[in-house]
Amino acid sequence: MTDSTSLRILDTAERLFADQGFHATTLRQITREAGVNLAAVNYHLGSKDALILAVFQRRMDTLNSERLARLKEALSDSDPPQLERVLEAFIHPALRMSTRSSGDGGRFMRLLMRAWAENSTQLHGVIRRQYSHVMRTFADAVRRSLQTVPSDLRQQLDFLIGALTYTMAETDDESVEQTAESLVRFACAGLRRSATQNDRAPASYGRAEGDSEESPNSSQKSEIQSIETHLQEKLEENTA
Amino acid sequence: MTDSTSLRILDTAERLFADQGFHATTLRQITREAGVNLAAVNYHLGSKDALILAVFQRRMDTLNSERLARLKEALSDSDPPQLERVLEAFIHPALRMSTRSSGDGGRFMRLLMRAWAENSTQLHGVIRRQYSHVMRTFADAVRRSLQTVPSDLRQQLDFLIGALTYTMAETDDESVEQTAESLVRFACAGLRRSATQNDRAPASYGRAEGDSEESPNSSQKSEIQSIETHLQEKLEENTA
DNA sequence: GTATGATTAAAACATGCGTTTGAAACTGCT
DNA sequence: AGCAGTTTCAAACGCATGTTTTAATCATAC
Repeated sequence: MTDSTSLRILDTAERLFADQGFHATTLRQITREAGVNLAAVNYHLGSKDALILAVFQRRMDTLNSERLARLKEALSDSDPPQLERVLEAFIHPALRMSTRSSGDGGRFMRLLMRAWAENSTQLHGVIRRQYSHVMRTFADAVRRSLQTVPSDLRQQLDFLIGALTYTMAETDDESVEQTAESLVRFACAGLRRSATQNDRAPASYGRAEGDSEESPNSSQKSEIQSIETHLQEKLEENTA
Repeated sequence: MTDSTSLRILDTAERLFADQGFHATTLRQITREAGVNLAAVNYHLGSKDALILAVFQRRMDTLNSERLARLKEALSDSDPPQLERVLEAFIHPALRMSTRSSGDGGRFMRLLMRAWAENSTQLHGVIRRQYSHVMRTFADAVRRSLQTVPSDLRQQLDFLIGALTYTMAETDDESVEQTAESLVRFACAGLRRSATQNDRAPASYGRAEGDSEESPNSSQKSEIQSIETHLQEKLEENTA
């Protein structure tokens, strides 16, 4: 695992996958640029598909750990947590991993976008499996921050993920801090606006007459639980 | 052009590209499912790369036309235009084109996401060229709606594009109307929030993605011009 | 020092790709 | 009918891919 050859392959593959895509990157190119033999990939990783999954898993773990660690801080600092802190915990680690100059983890988000675009069942499975835990945890935190239960929170968070992913693929330079701050503000406003508004919105958009609707779909409520213990589990899962 | 063979190829290719990606889709699969001979692609379109571009161009024109048409309506109805109407003009045509059941144009957005993920210089060129006009027009409209000149409007619109693209790739079912409405509300809140709090924006402004390099801060003002005439040009360009 | 197992190296293998070819089939016109 | 131009077809070409194979090299314990 900590083997030098495997590491060189993973690093090189990550870079080339991010820049060119999975299909377009050949094992010959990877091994040539990594300075290892062609057969090394199949020997150490098994196959090209396994290599793709391995490249992925490595960064995913790091990203989730950092997100959950930041979220834990935000939760322990105030109750209910501040929405800005929660979103920041979600956004900042990702943006930091997307910058080219941030060493190891760089380009990872570009890669995530590719992985999502490719319709590989395997890849989607890995992403979903690792993501859903974290997403649920963050969704709970956001609900507590907003002190309401918006019926389409999941969709709102998808908006955030989309904005984040797209932005990350574009952010080459070192304006990460400013970008993160900007996105946090953007998303906070969007979430708060939706929280103070009827879910089944009328045809006109304008007003914000908040009648905090008792949720018709009771499923969301049951998801609310002790966040701290939930979070603790996830942290242990990911740092294991 | 209106040839049956070419059309069948384009339609089938669009579907398969959207579902599997460009590289993963083979000409043999396309021609088999289209019920035409393998050589037909090279005969009618020239090459696989040319086919990809052709598939793309076809929908791009439609999308841009619909967006600009709706924007023109919004602009002629009130001055300054209502922000909700402007964003709706941008979002709704795209979302409608993304649903599987919407006949011809369906799946196009999934395809756009793929095209962006692939790093083809040609493809990026086509998208940028066709997109930047429209983006500039919409950016102007948003500025007029907000009645201010936020320094990082371009970035905010990138947030919107990201949220939209990601959402489109996810929206399989027929909740398009609700999704569009939700996203409009979300983005309006984000944009308005930033517009009333642009003093916190720091000095470093990342380079504006999308078009020719701009001078840092003074350029946005100069971009504001007669939107109606600008829009008219673009409409004629796209429907030609 | 040598035997054993893990790693690397070079070459070949099988397969599938985009493209080309040249003849057949079809079209519309005189 | 007969010809010219266009379109279809089956087959093959050249090439690059992921993978496998077989031998060489290295590391390590006895």
